Amino acid sequence: MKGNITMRDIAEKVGVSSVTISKALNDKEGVSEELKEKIKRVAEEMGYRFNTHAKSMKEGLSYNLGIVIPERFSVTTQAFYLQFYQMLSKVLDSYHYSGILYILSQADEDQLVLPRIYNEKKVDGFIVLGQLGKKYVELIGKIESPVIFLDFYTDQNEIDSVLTDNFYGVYELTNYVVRNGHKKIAFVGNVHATSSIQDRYLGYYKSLLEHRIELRKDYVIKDRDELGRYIDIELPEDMPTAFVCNNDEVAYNLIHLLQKNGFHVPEDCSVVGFDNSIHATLSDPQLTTVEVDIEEMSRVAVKFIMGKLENPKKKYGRTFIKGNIVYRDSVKKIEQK
Amino acid sequence: MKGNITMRDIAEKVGVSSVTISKALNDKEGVSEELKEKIKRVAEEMGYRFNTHAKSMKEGLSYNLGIVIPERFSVTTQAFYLQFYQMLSKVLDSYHYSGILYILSQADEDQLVLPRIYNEKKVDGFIVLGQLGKKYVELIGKIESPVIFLDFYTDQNEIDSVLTDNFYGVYELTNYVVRNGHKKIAFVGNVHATSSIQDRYLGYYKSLLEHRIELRKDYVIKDRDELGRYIDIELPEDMPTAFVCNNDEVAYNLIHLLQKNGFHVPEDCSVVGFDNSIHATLSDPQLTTVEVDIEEMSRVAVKFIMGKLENPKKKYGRTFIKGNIVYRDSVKKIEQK
DNA sequence: CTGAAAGCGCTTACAG
DNA sequence: CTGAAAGCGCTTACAG
Repeated sequence: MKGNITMRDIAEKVGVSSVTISKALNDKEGVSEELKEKIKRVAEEMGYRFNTHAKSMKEGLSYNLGIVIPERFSVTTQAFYLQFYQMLSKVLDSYHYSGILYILSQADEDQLVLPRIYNEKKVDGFIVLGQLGKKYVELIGKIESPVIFLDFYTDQNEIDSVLTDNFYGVYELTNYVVRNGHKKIAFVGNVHATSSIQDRYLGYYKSLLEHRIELRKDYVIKDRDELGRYIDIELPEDMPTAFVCNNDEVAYNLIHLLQKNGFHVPEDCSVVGFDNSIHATLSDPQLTTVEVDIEEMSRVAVKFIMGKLENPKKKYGRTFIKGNIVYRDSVKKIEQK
Repeated sequence: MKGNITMRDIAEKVGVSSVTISKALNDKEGVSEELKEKIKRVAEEMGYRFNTHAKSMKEGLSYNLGIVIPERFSVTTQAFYLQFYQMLSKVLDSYHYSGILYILSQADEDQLVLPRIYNEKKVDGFIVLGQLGKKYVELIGKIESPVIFLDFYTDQNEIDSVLTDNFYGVYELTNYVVRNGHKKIAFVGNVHATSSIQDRYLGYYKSLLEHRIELRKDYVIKDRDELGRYIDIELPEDMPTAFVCNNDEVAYNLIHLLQKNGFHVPEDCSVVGFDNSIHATLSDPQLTTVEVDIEEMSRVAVKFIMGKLENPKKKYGRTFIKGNIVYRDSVKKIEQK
């Protein structure tokens, strides 16, 4: 095992040209099976390692993808996105690609600085996780490499997005709550914080409409300000029997708040969440919630990027991936009046 | 902005050779300031992006590092390691490096298959997070690239490791418990599960020794089997007044178990953990625990790898990074008898 | 089935 | 201060 074995070294040893080595190692036509076998064996023996950079230079492809996560997200959200990243890595591997994580600093986002890995051609495209500022979305929409937004979208432009089906997820979950006899159902979340939350709210609203339950202003309860910072939740005077929360973390906090105020969950109030994050199993009772299908979303996102790499004109638009409701213990069936 | 601008294109536009472009863009000597400025400006205007692969090929360096995490870790541990990965990415960026996550599958670990990114020379070295099987450690110890173990070590060989100071962390935390008047102090954790847990146990033991508190067999309580799978915790007959847990997750579970059995925390039993993970703040009461210094550990690990990249013979041995005790509400001061 | 030639886009001596 | 030449390790036509 010398320091640096190249195809030429193998060629000399086997007594053929390096072109033949290249063909053999890549299983291309034009080399006899016998010779192929031999070359592969010798390469193995010599401890040959393929040099991706030479190939990259030839083809103008890095076989890397950049996974961009804005720095500003809370630790909890980050953890969620990191799970995505992990799954993306796995999926990319099956395409012979690698994923490079790029945490976009707030400063770079504000000053519209593109990731270094873009300026150095280290990646062939980007998957962006988590809401970016408008200007930055505009900027990244104009670069030469394909970009997919994962788990968020904006209306400004035509970047393809892969999204959880927030709307139908909460719609179905709310239907479930209604089927359990609830009529006084509140939504917890700030409708103006993110588009995801807005869609979840609309899913809740659709369920109410369908069941001819009136939307009450005092039953749309803020959990954060428009910048996403959590604020204290205020319970309405006329207590609901069920709370549809925009995510599990909020549901978790709400349960604590309810318990502090002497309410039992789910006996007095039912609570449902979204995400099936760690909060869903840590809360007591455990939460009925919607599980985001991270695996499928990752698979689709990568498939889209690969499609755009082959044909840069390809457009996918917005693709919604359904989540699955996970039934646990936070909803109580109540008697119909 | 054409598809692909090279230094040669800039050279033509400016009317010099591509050598001068290279020197100017890399701020090397031998180009007048005036010309440098002009070249940089033109490069910017033309939308030039540097091609790392050409440089990589010349130098035999990829400017990427592989971050390896074995697949088998629990979701919780993964989240912890992913935080490490994120911090590593940030630190690497300051060295002009990128981090490529590589989840090592159980199959590849068993069959001693090296990461694809190694065989394709996509990375210059590895940082490994999380205990690997012995055979794999042997294998990875012999490869041509530098390797650092982060957050674990083995005795078998000389791979440099960066570790939390498990021993002193728990030692100091146990001292704190003792200072609060406790004498009946149990340790929760399987001493044979990992070397980290073993060291934490020894820190606990040292504190007992120093305070002349006898080590009781019934006060060393198993929380998992030797493969790391959690088992039900059995409380001793003669209840301790304090529990030193090998991590926060276990402490979290223990608190629930204690509360189910009618004990109040910290009134009846004090509980401390390790990691300052999400469980530490989600538990009620919140946990006094040891915060792992992810940032400093990441910085040191990257520094070591860079050192080894410059000089492959460099050895760092085991480096312990101190954590910080985070005081919260899970320890009660009890009266000295 | 096999190989000589050219090129991917840089950088590193070296010469002027 | 500036540039011609060679080379990093592959792959892609093309010729035989």
